[in-house]
Amino acid sequence: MNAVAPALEAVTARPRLPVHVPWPALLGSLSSDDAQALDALAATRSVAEGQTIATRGTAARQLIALLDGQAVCGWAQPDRGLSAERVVHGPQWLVLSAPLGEGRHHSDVVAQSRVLLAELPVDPLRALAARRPMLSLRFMDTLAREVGRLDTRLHELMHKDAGARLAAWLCAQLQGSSQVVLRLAERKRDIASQLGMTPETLSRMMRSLSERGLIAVSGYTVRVLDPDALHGLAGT
Amino acid sequence: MNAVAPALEAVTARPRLPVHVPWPALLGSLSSDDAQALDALAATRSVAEGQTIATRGTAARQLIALLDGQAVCGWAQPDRGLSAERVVHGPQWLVLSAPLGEGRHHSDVVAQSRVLLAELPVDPLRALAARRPMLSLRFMDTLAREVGRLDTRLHELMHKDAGARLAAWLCAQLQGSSQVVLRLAERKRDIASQLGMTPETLSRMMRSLSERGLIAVSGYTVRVLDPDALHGLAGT
DNA sequence: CGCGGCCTTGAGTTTACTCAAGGGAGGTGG
DNA sequence: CCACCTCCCTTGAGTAAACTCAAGGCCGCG
Repeated sequence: MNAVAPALEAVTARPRLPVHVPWPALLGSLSSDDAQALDALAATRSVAEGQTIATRGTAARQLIALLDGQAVCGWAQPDRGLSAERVVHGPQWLVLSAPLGEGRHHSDVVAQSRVLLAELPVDPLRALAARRPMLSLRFMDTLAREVGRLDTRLHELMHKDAGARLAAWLCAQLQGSSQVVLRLAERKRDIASQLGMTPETLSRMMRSLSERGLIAVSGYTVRVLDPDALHGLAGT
Repeated sequence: MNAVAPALEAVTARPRLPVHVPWPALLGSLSSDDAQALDALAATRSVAEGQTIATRGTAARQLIALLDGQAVCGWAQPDRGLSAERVVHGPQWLVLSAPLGEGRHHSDVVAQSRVLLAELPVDPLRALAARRPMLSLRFMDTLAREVGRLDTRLHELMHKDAGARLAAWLCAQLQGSSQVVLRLAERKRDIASQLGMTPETLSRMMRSLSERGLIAVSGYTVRVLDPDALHGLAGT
């Protein structure tokens, strides 16, 4: 078991930590029966900062949920580091579709802090899902939402310029916290990378927005001064 | 029923045409029981060229499969027409994740030829899937593959330049037909749009590739002369 | 205090876009 | 049968957006 990342075994050892997995946060509301069945299948493990969790193109045999910590999915290039396509904060799925689909990881995944993972081997999970219809439905819904998010990002990348993408991203962040003050939880270079621009361009766009009075930036704190104008700039 | 597009009813009338729906092409291998259950749920209808099939942001209550013809998903802008994000040839899913996820259409969808659709209302489908585990699994797999495709496109759009994207697209087309001669099935402007570039840029890239001897272009026919070099240009 | 990341800023360059004009294929009507 | 129209693709010239490269400043840490 855990054949995916044998090299990590030595480093991170300790399988099946006695940890509570917050399935509702990952899959939506679940019967306690279903949750227990998942618990029985899941193995948790901890991974140190900087360690590789998955490698693009290698076999993906387990679904992986990030329970705690921060990890980044993206593209590792020799001596350019890893450019972030998605930054994940627990609890959230880290690897959901690859084992269910083509069976190969789409991205390189690296821990950005010490993280706690829960892993579900896909074959037993399939067998379980075949017996528990509501569980399959929850996975269907979760996957469908993921498609929606990707569609949106693809759309923005194709049709919006850097300023609009940043504005849209800020608006999206705003929804979550329902406040006007944002604390950026990621390095700016990772934000830039997710938005498909360079750190330099992000920096200039931030400055442009603050010069126009839409936001006020101070380090990793962003205060949104004019949410409506920001929404307008984002192009709905 | 068919409340999604009441305006079309008058035009396209005839619900439940007696048509065979090729479920295996849409969902993978299926028991005949499952296929029959889906048949019982599905309604087919025909839509004329140029008609709107779905509108971004409106309620999505049915899964829609394109059985025959060609349709385009994208973004309709007033007097810029519709810019293609995805061109679909039957048989293939046209609207799969939106009803299962947020319940709103992600894109505008327009028929590019006379098309034949099969529609599955999502609520009865959910009920059916709850009773038929293998069916849910097929939907899970189909959605997971869709996520994989979107991930790939997102990755290419973020990290590859126009030339590499075109090369990658040509390589992908090549897999399907396993030949060296491609017949483009879509307008070049739609290909360009899907690749996130303008028609002018696509034209120049095509010329650049043929000047370098990688392909030979004649109208809508492309002969691939150097598949390896093309693969290299595509960046794996 | 010095060091290493990270962000910022500026200058110069590249890529891809916009705008405008021209040519080919297909369809329609005289 | 030809003239004409329309739609689409192509090509060129100029422009604008974003990237690269290089330098400088800030912050936290040893």
